[in-house]
Amino acid sequence: MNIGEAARASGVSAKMIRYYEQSGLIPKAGRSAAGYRDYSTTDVHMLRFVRRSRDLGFSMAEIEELLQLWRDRSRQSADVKRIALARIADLRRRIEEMEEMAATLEHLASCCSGDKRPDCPILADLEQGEAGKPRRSRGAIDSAP
Amino acid sequence: MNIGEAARASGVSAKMIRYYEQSGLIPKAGRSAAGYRDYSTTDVHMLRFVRRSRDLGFSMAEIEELLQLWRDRSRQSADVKRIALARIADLRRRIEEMEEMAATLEHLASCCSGDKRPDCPILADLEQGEAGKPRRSRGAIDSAP
DNA sequence: GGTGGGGCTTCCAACCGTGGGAAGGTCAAG
DNA sequence: CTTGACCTTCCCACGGTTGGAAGCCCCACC
Repeated sequence: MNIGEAARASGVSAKMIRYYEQSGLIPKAGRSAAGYRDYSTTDVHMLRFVRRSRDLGFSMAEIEELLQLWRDRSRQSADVKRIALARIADLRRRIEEMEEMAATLEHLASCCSGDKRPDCPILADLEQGEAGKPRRSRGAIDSAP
Repeated sequence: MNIGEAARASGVSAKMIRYYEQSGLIPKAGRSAAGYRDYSTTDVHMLRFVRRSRDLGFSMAEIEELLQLWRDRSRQSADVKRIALARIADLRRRIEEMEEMAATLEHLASCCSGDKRPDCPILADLEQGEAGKPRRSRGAIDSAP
């Protein structure tokens, strides 16, 4: 099977397949007489495994670990579970931080009454710490285009 | 406050502060007589917000938009609110996606016995198909690059 | 006055993951 | 045989962050 066929069958782009192979995530594929990579259905399986793992947010290092467990007959599901649980903990942590961020933004939004009054209490609060230092001549925001 | 103090106070490295300034994400800091960047507590607040946003996976463009809330006081409250609400909605959507991911992983982990038995449901799901066939011998076919 | 540490600048590099594109060879159908 | 689709390798770009090096300037301290 060509790399293109394997790509279509697995959902991993040919570019990514070559990248995964080159970076050692997946084993080097066999070659045809003309030098074309040749893939078996088992290879497609493995590629699907990789894609699904990536969709679930596993890092390359974690996927490498998972792939080894997948290929290893004497794999222990405890190892797999450990990786999955670590991944879950990471997700939970990030979700919590994003909740905090959203709360901050909501507080900010609630400050802005929505009319044209520009006096936002948060801005006032931020400014009051060091209100009297006019040193900043940042008038022109100078945004580079 | 010079850049080192601002870095320590905000949790953003001095290098990142310069990078943010150079890329236009944050306004150019005022300079002392000797050319040192000078930061106020308001600037430190802004840097902290950038750091949090960055940790939460916001893109630079999004953070730039978020920073408008702080930076541009002459903005109409309606505009501010619109941007904030859009970002909040986006944040909530991401949180939901991540929660789905975590739920999937948790389900798989809960089905995983975590012992030595080789039939791990996590791997089965990642595989999304059947497997078990031995790979074709893929030795060092493609040798030195 | 000297000195150390930190600031200033610019450049160059790397990391992950993905994609685009060029230059050249190969396969399969017409 | 020609043609178009495919393959190969190689380089480059992104976003975001960090590291380092080089060379100069400045501030605080003794």
